Amino acid sequence: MAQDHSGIGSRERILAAAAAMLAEDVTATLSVRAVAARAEVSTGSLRFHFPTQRALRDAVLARIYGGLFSDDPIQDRSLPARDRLVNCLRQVLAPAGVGQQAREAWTKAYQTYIASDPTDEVRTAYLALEREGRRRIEYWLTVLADEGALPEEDHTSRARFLSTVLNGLSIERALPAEDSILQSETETLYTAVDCILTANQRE
Amino acid sequence: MAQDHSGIGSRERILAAAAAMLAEDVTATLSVRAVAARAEVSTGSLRFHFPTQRALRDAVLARIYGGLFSDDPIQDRSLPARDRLVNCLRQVLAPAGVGQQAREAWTKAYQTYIASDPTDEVRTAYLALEREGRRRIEYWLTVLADEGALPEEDHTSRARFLSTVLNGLSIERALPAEDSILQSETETLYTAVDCILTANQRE
DNA sequence: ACCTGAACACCGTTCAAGT
DNA sequence: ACCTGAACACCGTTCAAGT
Repeated sequence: MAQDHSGIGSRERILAAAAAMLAEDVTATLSVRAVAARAEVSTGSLRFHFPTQRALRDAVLARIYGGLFSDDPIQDRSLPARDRLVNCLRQVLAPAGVGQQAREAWTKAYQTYIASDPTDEVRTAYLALEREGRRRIEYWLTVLADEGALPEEDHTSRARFLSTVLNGLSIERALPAEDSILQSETETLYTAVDCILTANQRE
Repeated sequence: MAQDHSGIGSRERILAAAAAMLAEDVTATLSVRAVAARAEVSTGSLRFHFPTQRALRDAVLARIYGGLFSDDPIQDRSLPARDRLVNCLRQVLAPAGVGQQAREAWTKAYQTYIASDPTDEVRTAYLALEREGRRRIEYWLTVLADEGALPEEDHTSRARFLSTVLNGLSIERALPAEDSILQSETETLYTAVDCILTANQRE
């Protein structure tokens, strides 16, 4: 007997439950039974809407990364510095998409910049784009530095480091991957960000 | 009743069994029961010698990669841990080449894994390759952990982080760049490695 | 000290059966 | 079409009991 969920579809309940669990704990495992219980549906129902755990994870990923942060997360003083910076980096990563979308994005990048020796024009265009990206990261770092979360020093090398991490995550979205990208990506982002924010402890 | 294994210790049998399983299939999961069965010991015996699956994994990695690279930079005790790890990562990065060579390498990778939806065969082949790479990094981390350079804990997420950094640096070698890549690359590698090695200061 | 194997608490997936 | 929940085949870890 199907339960009455007052009009909200099971699919939606499941996604909401999974998103809530991730919101509470980014390292949450999102097991079939845990999500199903939280959503108050059966495991069978969950499987009906998401034929595999990977499908569920992907759907949740799409929901979280998709336009959730419409305004600049760096300004949200209610969160700790590391969470805000991670949210910003996620926002950069979002357009990369997942699965086929990510592959298509890299197809374009490949054809433009890698397939053939780039013309000077293309080259400088890319360098401008890349610098723009790093500038954005640097801006975030200065905001956090103003709050004392990291040293006031030069942020260029830190920004470049984060940019490289983003490039790595981005290409990994296009390459074949296990179904746990969501978790490992978050973990990696936090590792990178913590690296930056605790750099003042050293030297 | 303990079985007679004609003098070969259980510990050794277990390691041999696990190594054999990895030799046959690098994607092998090395589950408790599978390894124990192969070694013809009980799961309890396996747990006695290797208190956790991670302990087993680490021991197997040490055996496999231990004597494999005689000129392994990780063994060079005359250098500090961070320099050795950076050297190891550099060794991984070296075959990626620079300039046109890097572009050619990524052309191959692109065509194989990204251009079209990879077949299951291609997919698992890549995942095996990737896991192999991460395993190698994990091995280096266990060596350094034995020296107290970083916590004994789980190294999988650390290895994945470093793997992502390497992927980022690798793709950046193929993309247009300023002429100072090699210097900034070194900086990034040290940033990433210091991040790993100082993680024990926190928490 | 070393080893056994049952038991516990999980996991993802499948599927006959219901509405 | 949507949903249920039992069942299956796993997983890692714990532990009383044996030698």
